[in-house]
Amino acid sequence: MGIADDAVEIRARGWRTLAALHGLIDTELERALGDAVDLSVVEYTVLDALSRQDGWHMRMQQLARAAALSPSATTRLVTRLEDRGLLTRILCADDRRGIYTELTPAGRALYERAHPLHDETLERVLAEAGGRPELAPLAHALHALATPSTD
Amino acid sequence: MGIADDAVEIRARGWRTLAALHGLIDTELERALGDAVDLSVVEYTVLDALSRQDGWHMRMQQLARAAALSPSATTRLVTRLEDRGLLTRILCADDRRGIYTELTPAGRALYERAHPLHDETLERVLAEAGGRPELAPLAHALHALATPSTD
DNA sequence: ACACAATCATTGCACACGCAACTATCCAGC
DNA sequence: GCTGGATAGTTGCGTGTGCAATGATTGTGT
Repeated sequence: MGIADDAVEIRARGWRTLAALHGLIDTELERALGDAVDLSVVEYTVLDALSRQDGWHMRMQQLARAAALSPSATTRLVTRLEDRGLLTRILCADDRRGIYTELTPAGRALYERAHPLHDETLERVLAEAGGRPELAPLAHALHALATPSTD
Repeated sequence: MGIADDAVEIRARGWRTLAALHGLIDTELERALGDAVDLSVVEYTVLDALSRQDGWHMRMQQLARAAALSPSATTRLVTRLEDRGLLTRILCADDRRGIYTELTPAGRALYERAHPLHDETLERVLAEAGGRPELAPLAHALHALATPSTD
């Protein structure tokens, strides 16, 4: 029952809180995006990452990192989105192993439609989390994380 | 580009950070617990939740909430652990719809073995996350979350 | 007492995931 | 220029998950 034990318990509690908040947000986003634009959260994450490059390419591996996915899952995810006409595979000339992906106009249009819904849902769920005693501290901490413009 | 837009962007960034840290911790825990005691993270979560009740029962729904799982997934998860002899189903007398679950001695023993490994891994991964600029703020924020003894 | 809605847990089904094995391409050494 | 090792991406396979439908039990209104 020493200080070290307290640190362990604090870490464990923090992890449980993190997992709970993540699960709550993820579930709500999944439902909202699924209902409105038939997109899962990872699919939206890929579109978001691609749009943030503003028309520029991304390798499969970068996508895998951005979506926290395995290479195989990334392949199939890109295939799904490609089959829906939301992005295109582009074989790169200088390294013919690598494959670049790029948003199509349809993909960008769908993203523009999903983006505000995503943000609204996020705001709503975070507000809801702020009302639960177990989640509130972490939910509030998110607002104060990295605000590079306020230093 | 007003204040409201900034708030939206901060929330989105916070959510990405949260998801990234969650994914990192989850993956590492999955690997560590899987290798050592052949337990997934959700399986460990259930054992942990049950052990925290210290010998007392838990309904399926409580387990589902604790593990952030759907009822169907909870059923199969409990079945898996029951087949391994780690917990037992107990039909409750006063409400014969409800089913209680309880750790067996083997389940408690395995949990005692997994617990320190879980904590060590969590400490290691959080330290690693503290070294990544994108994750560091959230990783540090976890330590300061709910420390009821330090007010 | 009886029918009807509500609740708890379970099963059918389709799907997304990770791991391991595989192919294709690039690069280093000789 | 060719061979061997490393890297990028894809496929086979088994498994865990959520949703919708189902069975079992409780509570409620009349």
